[in-house]
Amino acid sequence: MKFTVASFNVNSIRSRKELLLEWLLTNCPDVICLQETKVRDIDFPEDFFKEKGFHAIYKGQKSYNGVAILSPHPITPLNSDLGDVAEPGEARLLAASVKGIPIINTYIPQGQAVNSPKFSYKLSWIKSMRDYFNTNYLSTLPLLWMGDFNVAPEPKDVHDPKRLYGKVGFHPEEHLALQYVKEWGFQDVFRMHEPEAGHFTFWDYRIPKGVERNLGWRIDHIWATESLAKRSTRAWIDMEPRRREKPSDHTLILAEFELSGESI
Amino acid sequence: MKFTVASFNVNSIRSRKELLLEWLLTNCPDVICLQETKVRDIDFPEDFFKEKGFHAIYKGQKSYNGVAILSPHPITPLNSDLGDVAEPGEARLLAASVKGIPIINTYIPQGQAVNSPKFSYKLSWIKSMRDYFNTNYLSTLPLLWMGDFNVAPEPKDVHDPKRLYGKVGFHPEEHLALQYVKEWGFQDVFRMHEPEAGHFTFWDYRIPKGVERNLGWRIDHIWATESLAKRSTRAWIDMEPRRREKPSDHTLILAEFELSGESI
DNA sequence: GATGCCCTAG
DNA sequence: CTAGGGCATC
Repeated sequence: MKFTVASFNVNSIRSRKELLLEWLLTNCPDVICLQETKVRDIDFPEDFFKEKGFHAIYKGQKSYNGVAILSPHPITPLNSDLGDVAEPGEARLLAASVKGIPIINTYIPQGQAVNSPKFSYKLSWIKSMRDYFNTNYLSTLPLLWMGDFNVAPEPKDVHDPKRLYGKVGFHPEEHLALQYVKEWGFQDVFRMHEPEAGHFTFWDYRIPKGVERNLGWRIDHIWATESLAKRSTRAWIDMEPRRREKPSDHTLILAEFELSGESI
Repeated sequence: MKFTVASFNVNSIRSRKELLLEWLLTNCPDVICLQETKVRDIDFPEDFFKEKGFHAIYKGQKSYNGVAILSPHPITPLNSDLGDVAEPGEARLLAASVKGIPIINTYIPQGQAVNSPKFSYKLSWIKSMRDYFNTNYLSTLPLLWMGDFNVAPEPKDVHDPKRLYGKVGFHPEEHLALQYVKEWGFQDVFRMHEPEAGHFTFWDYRIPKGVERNLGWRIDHIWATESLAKRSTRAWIDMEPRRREKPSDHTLILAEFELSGESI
């Protein structure tokens, strides 16, 4: 059985729901994780997707953040509580199981500015993910961690590593924090299939013609535990959502897994 | 020499500048008076119009009000100070001379609600225009007073005079105040050429399909002193700016004058 | 009710 | 640059 997952920072589900639905109907992933839905649960356009056969779970708040998981298959909610580190009310983590595979969808804090309280918060938030995994899952079993990590892990994940080194999103402390969680048992599925530099998922709105000039960052990720990662057959970035009138500042990443054959 | 003037409440010059420029290039008026530019002078898109050959003078403030005059001809600023009645900082009056003709562009206060302080302010504001004209001009000479007056002078200037009588914009005290200024020496140029009811320049956003159902008000005006009014050849309302995606709640009025022949 | 500005956030 | 939300105006 082929299993395709996707992640997309929509930057408002209400602004991008038509684009997203079209993309879903064309590309037929088994799961899509969304970040920055920017909507209260009461206003999430659940019916809009339900009418076309998609299940949805979501955790939102007013104006900011917000995460959701959509699938044509049934979705089973899992524990989505990060613990004491996370500020109450912040909708940044949503976990669910689809076809028996646990999927953790996160919108990691952006961090604002190095030396700001929000940057420290980002580091703590990331590190506490390890506790969350330890408490709720086994690294020996299939597991997906995906979403907007707001961190470009390696030099080849930013367009100008020399200039950007030490900036928010490409800072050694962020790398350390993320590495610490990765060592719980994750592999970067995109990087398994694409060793080259210059593949990005995010472009700052404030940089003119950033996409055309490829001045981006790879900060959206699909990570998997070993047992699942070794069954990945493909991982790629889809630029289609960027070829629209008002694109999000992120684009979409995907990974494909072959789950047939001997059991894991 | 033909001389064509126009008035348009743009409801934000920044939102409507493309629409306006296209209209100007198509219709080639000698002067256009704008109201509700809603922009500080520092942010007025002067270059946008200058590039296409238009001179501009403007008086704006943050968020509200704001008046401007555009012309392909040179514009000479005139005294634009209404006096003590006007609240300081409010950008509602802009006077300038184009081809030797003084043009006074006003955005008269809307008045909010009858019996509100803003309604009293509106009445005082209107009446003080007579002092302004007395101080700065001669009623025997050519002069144009135009803009958004926020008053429909006659029953035929509203779609339902019976029901609307006494409401803001069609109130006897407003009629009295406006009449008092008119008697300084003005003629309603549009009415000289169009005696029929049902010609409007404003439709309330709150009335569904107001334009299609013609549920409007004629509150934008072009008035001229006798010597100029008698040279008017035409006056009309142009609905073209309403046939757009996001039209202003007002549309555009025009008047044409023939200034050749014996001197005034 | 529709629109536009300001503000915050990314 | 582009969201949402709050606010004021009409």
